[in-house]
Amino acid sequence: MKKLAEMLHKKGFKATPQRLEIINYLMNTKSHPSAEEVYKNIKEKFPTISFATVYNTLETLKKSGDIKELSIDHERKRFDIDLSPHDHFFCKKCKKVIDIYEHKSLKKDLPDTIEGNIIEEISLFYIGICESCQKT
Amino acid sequence: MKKLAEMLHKKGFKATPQRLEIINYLMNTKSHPSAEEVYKNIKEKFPTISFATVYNTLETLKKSGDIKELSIDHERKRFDIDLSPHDHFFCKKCKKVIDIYEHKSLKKDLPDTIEGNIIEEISLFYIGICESCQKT
DNA sequence: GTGTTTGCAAAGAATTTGCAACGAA
DNA sequence: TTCGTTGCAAATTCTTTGCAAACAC
Repeated sequence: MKKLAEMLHKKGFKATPQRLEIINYLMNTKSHPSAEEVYKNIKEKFPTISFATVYNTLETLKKSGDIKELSIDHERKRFDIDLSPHDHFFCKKCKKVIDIYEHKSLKKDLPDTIEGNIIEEISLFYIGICESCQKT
Repeated sequence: MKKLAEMLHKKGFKATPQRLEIINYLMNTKSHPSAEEVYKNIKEKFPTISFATVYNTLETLKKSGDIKELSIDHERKRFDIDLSPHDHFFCKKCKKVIDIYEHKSLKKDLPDTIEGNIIEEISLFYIGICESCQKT
């Protein structure tokens, strides 16, 4: 936990307990939570936390490049603190987001540009029905 | 335009002038417009059209599978009536969405499932700075 | 004529903002 | 002490809904 504080300091951010808790939560979940999910979880330890703080923190982390915003769930923004190269599977039914580390060809021989447009990143989502939803 | 009406009738929808105009607009733009963009454009011919009608129509077309909702623009939903297999480039700066028909390996040897999850579709976005934004 | 669709206005959901009080450094 | 951050409440933005009137068929 001390490392986290240092990391924040380096970037010029204050290591408030709320922030540390949000980051800690993000690092320990695979759910790719929405702001509301983060809020609900942090509220257990910090009953007075507000949405503003959650949104502020998520926005701050997004700008500093420490989390990524996923654009797959049409209803709400979802976040991922796992920056290692990976893709996602999105279940239409339960809205679950599953990490896919199996890297197919695509990202390996990625060109720098496509039709003159500079590629900075790639977003790849597999969409369908997840394993557990198939059973129900 | 007659074909459009027939197509709608086949699906059990009424071919209202508003609908025809919305579909016509979608078929003649490459901008992958948001609901608001559609609304503004249709309003020129139908000054009394409401957002409700635009959203209703887009929702109807989405459910019937005649348009696709793009999940790349974090701010708002965007729509594409081009159902041919293609990908998109999203410009971070001007928010433009550009069609990419150049098919890389990925979608060709697509498995039916990945880690037990049934894949129904794939969403692939190239994200970066478009050609015209590079110049400014 | 019948049932769908429109258009208005109001409601709802997600996110953002203003600002005073607080607290990390 | 200082300036970034919090928390509240209000505001904003995008989207949806209820319902009466209008209209496609």
